[in-house]
Amino acid sequence: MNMNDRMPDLGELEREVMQLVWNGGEVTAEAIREQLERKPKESTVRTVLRRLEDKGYVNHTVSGRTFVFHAAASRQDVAARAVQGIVDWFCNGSLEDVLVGMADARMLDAKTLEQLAKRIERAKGGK
Amino acid sequence: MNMNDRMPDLGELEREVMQLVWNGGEVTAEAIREQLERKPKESTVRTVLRRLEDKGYVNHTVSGRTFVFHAAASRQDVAARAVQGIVDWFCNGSLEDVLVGMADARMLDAKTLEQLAKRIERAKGGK
DNA sequence: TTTAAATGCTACGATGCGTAGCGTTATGGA
DNA sequence: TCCATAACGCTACGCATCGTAGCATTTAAA
Repeated sequence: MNMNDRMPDLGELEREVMQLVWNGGEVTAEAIREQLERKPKESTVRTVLRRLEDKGYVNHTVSGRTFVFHAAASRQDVAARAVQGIVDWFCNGSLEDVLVGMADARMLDAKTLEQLAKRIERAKGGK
Repeated sequence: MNMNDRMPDLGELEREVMQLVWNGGEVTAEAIREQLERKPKESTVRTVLRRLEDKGYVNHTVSGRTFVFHAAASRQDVAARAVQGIVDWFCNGSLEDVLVGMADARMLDAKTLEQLAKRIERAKGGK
């Protein structure tokens, strides 16, 4: 019933870190730190990672004495849930309404939708 | 570049109020207050409305000495922008990726997409 | 055992949001 | 005309989140 149950409740840095986790597959706090433009202290990165783990976005395994982080959910999955959350909140659960809105705003056209439908059909059939 | 530029940065109560504004078309602070389950003080409602106006979600006109609020953007428009924001941030701008993800998660099926495409085609043709 | 790398814990300041009080203004009735 | 009261403007407080980081603790390796 609360949008925040589904919306990604991530701050700016938290999202940046998630991108790196998704891109890297398996990453250490130090590896992430190196890729961040703002070069935060390592303890900052670890705090963010810990919070992401609390929120269920990442897992970690231990290699030697180093934590290796993995995404707990795929990027698409998180995005899909986020979209669903928006749809629920703003359009009474009608994804169609939202897509129509996006089509109106020229963010999406009928041709793309059709191709997409075919692609999904194929994917389903192939599976 | 920042997700928050497009994501609806609304709190729980703010979103509830927006729903009422969208539903009501033209509403006063008092009318909104009456419809809220938690019955906040009127000044609370006005503060929320003022913040929504600051954020560009609502406008107001003056009728007598009473403010009448209107949605500045349609519900669908806000939802569409929100979805676009998510897509940009999580999937490098590929709405297709997100929709495929939603299809995988059984939130959306190919049939719905096709019907939707036809509907959009018709809407475009009729216009 | 000593040391340095890696983690655990705690905290602080800024910001956002729900909440509301209080002062100000202006409109309608006496 | 004057006052009561409805409606608004402004300010603030408390809590949660997030970026940030320091300091203590642990443990693998020399």
